Formats: sequence, structure tokens, C-alpha cells
Amino acid sequence: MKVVREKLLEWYKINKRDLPWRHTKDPYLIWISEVIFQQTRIDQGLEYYKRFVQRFPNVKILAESSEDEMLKVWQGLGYYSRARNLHYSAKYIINELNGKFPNTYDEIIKLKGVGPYTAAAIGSICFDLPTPVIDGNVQRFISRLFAISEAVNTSKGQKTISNAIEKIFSKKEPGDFNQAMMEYGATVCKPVNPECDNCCFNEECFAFQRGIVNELPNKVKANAPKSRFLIYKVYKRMCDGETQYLLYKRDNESIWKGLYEFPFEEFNSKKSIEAELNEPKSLYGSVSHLEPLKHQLSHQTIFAFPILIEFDDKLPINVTLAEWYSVDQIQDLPVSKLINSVLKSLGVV
DNA sequence: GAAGCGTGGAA
DNA sequence: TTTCCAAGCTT
Repeated sequence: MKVVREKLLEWYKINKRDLPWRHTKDPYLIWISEVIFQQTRIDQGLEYYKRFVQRFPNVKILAESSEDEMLKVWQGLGYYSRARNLHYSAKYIINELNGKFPNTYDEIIKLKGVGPYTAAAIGSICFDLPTPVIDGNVQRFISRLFAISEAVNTSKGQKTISNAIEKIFSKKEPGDFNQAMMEYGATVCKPVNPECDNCCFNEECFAFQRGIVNELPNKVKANAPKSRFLIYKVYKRMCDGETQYLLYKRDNESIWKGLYEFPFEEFNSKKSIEAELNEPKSLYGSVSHLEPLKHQLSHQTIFAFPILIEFDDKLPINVTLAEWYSVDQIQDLPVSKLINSVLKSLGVV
């Protein structure tokens, strides 16, 4: 297996993509890059990485930023708990660790939002710790190389992958080796249409030898997303000559926590929403229907029916914790893709 | 251990 | 159009 290790390292040194975080060993910058690219493709996150480290170039500046501002930079990237955990951990590093980034696996993994993968990545890249990473790329590359048919998204399958990595892992160059496995999985040993014609491991790859490359990795299938039906209530008013909208910050919910949105009411079917919308009523002002939106999440399908409720005066609205924001103020509020679509249809953004 | 957490691109 | 997937972590 020594030959696999050396071929992979050699391949990486020649073929690695030129990416911003590959020019540094600053644990702060590596940390940011690793968290941004959790469950996220390079194409999708690259500009976010550049913006994030430009705005928050070190852990102190991140720790001193406001949550809203940091979430605004993260807006559109998804999995917002990553951003909130970064912020929390930055304050922890400044306040509890005297600003010194932890340099052992056990200390690194204590950071909120840092799990086995990210701790191993930071440790190996920044501190030469001999800790193998296991991400989606590695699971695919290793399961094919060793023809492992166990489901990789189970603890048993993870253990098998982990044992297999030990056979080829380089403790001498752990950072490069870890990145090499991931880079190979991302660019050659791809999920669909892997480039076996262009692969230097045809002789060593058990899946290739057996003709089962496209059957691996094996995974336990995810559940089908559940449908949700929401009416978003867009309250709009003129106040002192400026247009204002009523929004609130999601503090207690799990999804989109920390982001702002319009108050909503949930229904259990599209039919019940249509019945509600067809019922003519005007409590405080004129009501008009905005463009319905379908928003696909990994685990939910949201059917959103925004309605615009325009006020003639300053009648108070009793919505918990919601506040009026001017169009200018809304530009700085972090919002989900879905709410951003509603704001676009209103011409606010 | 299983479910929840975003978004966008590819097939 | 639908499905899968992408440098995972938390509860």
C-alpha cells in the first residue's frame, strides 16, 4: 500500500487546485475554510471564503463583530449554525484561550461546530498532527479503492473506512495526504462519471478490478422531504415618509435561526391555504397576494404564500418581537434565500 | 442512532 | 421534474 500513498502524494503535488487557503497554515484561516466547505462545494463557497476572511481577517475581529453582520456575510450559504458556532468559538478563543488557537486534536474538537473531520483537517494541515480526515470524498475514494460495500453513512461503515485509511496514511505528510485524498475524490474519483480512464490507481483499485466502481460508495438512503405550507404576512406601512416592513429575528427555531423574516402562519395542506386566501377580509388595510414560492430544502419542501398587507396609518400590530424596519435597514438584515425572494418580489432588494 | 440543518448544480 | 449530492456537526 506504500505505492498508493506515494502515488497519491505525487499526484497531489502536481494536480492540486490553486486555492486561497492552500497558501497558509494560519489555523484561523484553515478553520474558516474547513467550516465553510462542510457539505459545500468549492464552487459554491469560494467567494464566501474570500469575503469572510476579508471582512474578518483574524479571530479577534470575528469575535468582536455582531452576529447580524456575520450572518449577513454568510447569507445564502446555508447551514447557518456553522456561522453562529464560528462566532461563538471565536469569542471562546479570545476570552478563554487568550486568543491562542488550540493546537491539539482534543482541544481543537472542543470548539463548537468542529467535529472529527474538521479537527483532523485543522490538526494535520496546521500542526502536522497524524489524524486522517474522513469526509464524503474520502469515503468514496477509500470505499472504491478497497471495494468496501458497507454503507459509509453508518458508524460501522465509518469504522471500516477508518481502518482502511490506516493502510495508506502518511504520518510524515498528514496535511498534504489528507488534502490529496479529498482532492482526488473531488476531481478524479467523482460521485458520477468517475474518471477511471484518467486514474493512476487502476491496478490497486478493487472496485475497478471488479467493475463495481459505479455501485460504490454504498449509502443508507435519506428520507423524502416533508412538505410544509406557510402564509407569510408582509405588513407594510408608511411612517414619517419612509416605507417600513414588519420583521422579526428567528431566535428559538432550529431552521434559519438568527435570520430575519416576515411573521407567518403554518397550515397542514395546500388546500387549507387556498381556503384561507380565498376568504376575503381586510382587517387593517388592503391585502394583496404575492407570487407563491416553492423552496426546496434537503429535508423539507416549503410552499410559501406571501401576502402583502398595506396600512393606511400607524395602527399597531401585535406580533411578538417583530419590529418595523425601513428599506435601508432591511439591506443589512440577514435573511434566508426564501425571504430574500419575497423581498425581491417586493422590490426591496 | 437517527433526524435536522441550506443551497445550488448536475444528471 | 426529481433525485442526488457537497471539505459534517449537533441534538
